[in-house]
Amino acid sequence: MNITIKQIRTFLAVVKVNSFVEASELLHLSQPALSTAIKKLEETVGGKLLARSTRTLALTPEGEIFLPVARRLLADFDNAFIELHDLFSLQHGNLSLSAMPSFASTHLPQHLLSFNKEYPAIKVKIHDVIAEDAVKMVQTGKVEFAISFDPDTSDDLSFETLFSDKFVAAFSKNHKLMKVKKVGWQHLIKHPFITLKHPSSIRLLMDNILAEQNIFLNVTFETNQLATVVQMVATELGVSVIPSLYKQQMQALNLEFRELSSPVISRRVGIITRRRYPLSQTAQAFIEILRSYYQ
Amino acid sequence: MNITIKQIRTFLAVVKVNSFVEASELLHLSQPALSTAIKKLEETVGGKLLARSTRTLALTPEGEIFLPVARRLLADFDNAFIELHDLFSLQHGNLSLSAMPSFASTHLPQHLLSFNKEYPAIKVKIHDVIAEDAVKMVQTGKVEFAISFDPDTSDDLSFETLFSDKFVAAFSKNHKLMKVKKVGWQHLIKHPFITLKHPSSIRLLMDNILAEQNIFLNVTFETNQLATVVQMVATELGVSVIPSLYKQQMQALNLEFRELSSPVISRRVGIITRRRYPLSQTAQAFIEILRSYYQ
DNA sequence: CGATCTTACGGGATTCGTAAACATA
DNA sequence: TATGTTTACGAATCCCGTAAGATCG
Repeated sequence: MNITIKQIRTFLAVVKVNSFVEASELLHLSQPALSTAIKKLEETVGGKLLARSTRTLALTPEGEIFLPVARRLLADFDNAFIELHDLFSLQHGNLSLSAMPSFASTHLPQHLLSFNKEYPAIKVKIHDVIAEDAVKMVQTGKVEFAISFDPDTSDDLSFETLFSDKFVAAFSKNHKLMKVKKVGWQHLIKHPFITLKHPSSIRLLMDNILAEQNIFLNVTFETNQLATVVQMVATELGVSVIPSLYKQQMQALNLEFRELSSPVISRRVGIITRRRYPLSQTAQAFIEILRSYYQ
Repeated sequence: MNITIKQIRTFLAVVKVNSFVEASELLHLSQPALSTAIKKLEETVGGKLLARSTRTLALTPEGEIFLPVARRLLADFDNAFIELHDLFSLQHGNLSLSAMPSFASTHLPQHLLSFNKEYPAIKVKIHDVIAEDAVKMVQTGKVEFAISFDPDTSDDLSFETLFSDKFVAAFSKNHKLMKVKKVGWQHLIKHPFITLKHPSSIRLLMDNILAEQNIFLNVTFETNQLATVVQMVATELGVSVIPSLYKQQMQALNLEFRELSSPVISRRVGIITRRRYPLSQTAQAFIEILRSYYQ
């Protein structure tokens, strides 16, 4: 017992035009081939569906009963496969991703624009949450991938670097440091320092690197979001060290930013995905846009 | 683009056991054959449904979306064909037939018993209506066939004789005619005659034959149903001529019935079907029971 | 007799199984 | 290295098309 979609299609075509000859033309099939196809179908279902003589063609009562069922089956079938095909060809679908705020509020919008231009029918959900949560959403399968700092080697996650982000010193254009030509850590420790609270990964990274070098900051203000830090620096509460991702935002707020060295603090920004879980074509298409942008 | 049911079955089997090797055993297929089948399916739908390496096997997001759809499609498909198969093998179904009252209330019940014994799952609707309506129901497709008197050659109907029914004289066991050894028409015309109203086909047939022989009955009571005639004869309102189909009923009412000759009135009882309209397997099975009974 | 479906049969495509190669944990 | 999937290739099967045959109106 093996019935094919083609057989159903054949049956429906014959019923539609009420003729084997015409149906065979419709299906681009020789008439005898169609004849045997119908015969085979009837054999597998156990009885005649079409009563035919040389001059008459009619549905049997059983064929009459089967007809609407066959129509529905075929329609369902075609629908399902057209939808699946559309899904693969990115003609519709959904994409969920998470991104740390520093990326979501800076680089991400332009990538979304590129993606939407190329695949206008795909709906995108962006979860702009703190880096730790962005990673968690990948681990729990809430999103297909995240864009964030390297979460360090994890058993169930993999990371692909997009670019490396250097941290730069930031202060108001009214600040005394404006007079300093080459701003270093030794200058920054002398001023009230604004930074993120523990257990932010950025704060942790910074603390660790500076501790190795015996540099101790005068941390006066602590907050949750880098965007807040930037605003606080603009309000001249103190100085800070900010990922250069915020360059544009800092320029808009009329902040001064300077490259730092010895030690250079930088962190790789990239795509975090779940190991052993394949990405959807949609996610791959998005990631491809990111890759080609950052080379 | 040609997807087969087999491919869907293959896909679902792989998902079910989460292994190509096990799935191939389940499907009685070599593992490479299964591999290529999945590959072909993926090619036609335009992307991967299963992400597989030598040690891991997982659904792609698209496969995950397709999985419930595939399950439903296959279930619908199998259901439809099992039902159709059952219909052909007479394991369920409906049958509608019409029968003239003289047959419906006499012979039919025992045939229904035989049919129900052999095909207990089939529901039967019996339309016991006057012969003219029984025939009309075939013409309009309300029933597949009728059991009635020969409606004479009709363009759109065909008739198959089951048996010939002779009309017999009927009267009460208290009637004077009991003394007559061989009852003939010449005796009947002397008594009040009970018969059917026009335009009953039986009445018409009788009138025509008797007119040819210049026999004129003393029609005193006219009614619609033969069953009523029989009862009226039993109440000693008069005599009548009744199809011998009613023999048993007449015996139960303690009526006397005698064969008549010159002229003999008889009419063929048989199966009336619609020309150019095939019968269902169910109807054919029923008719076969009738045929074998009446040879 | 003519239009239409069925049967017969040879050729071609598809699918299958075996064996070997390949890949990953 | 061992397990499991893919590739390669010859064989069987299935399906198609042409041609001839059968049948009904």
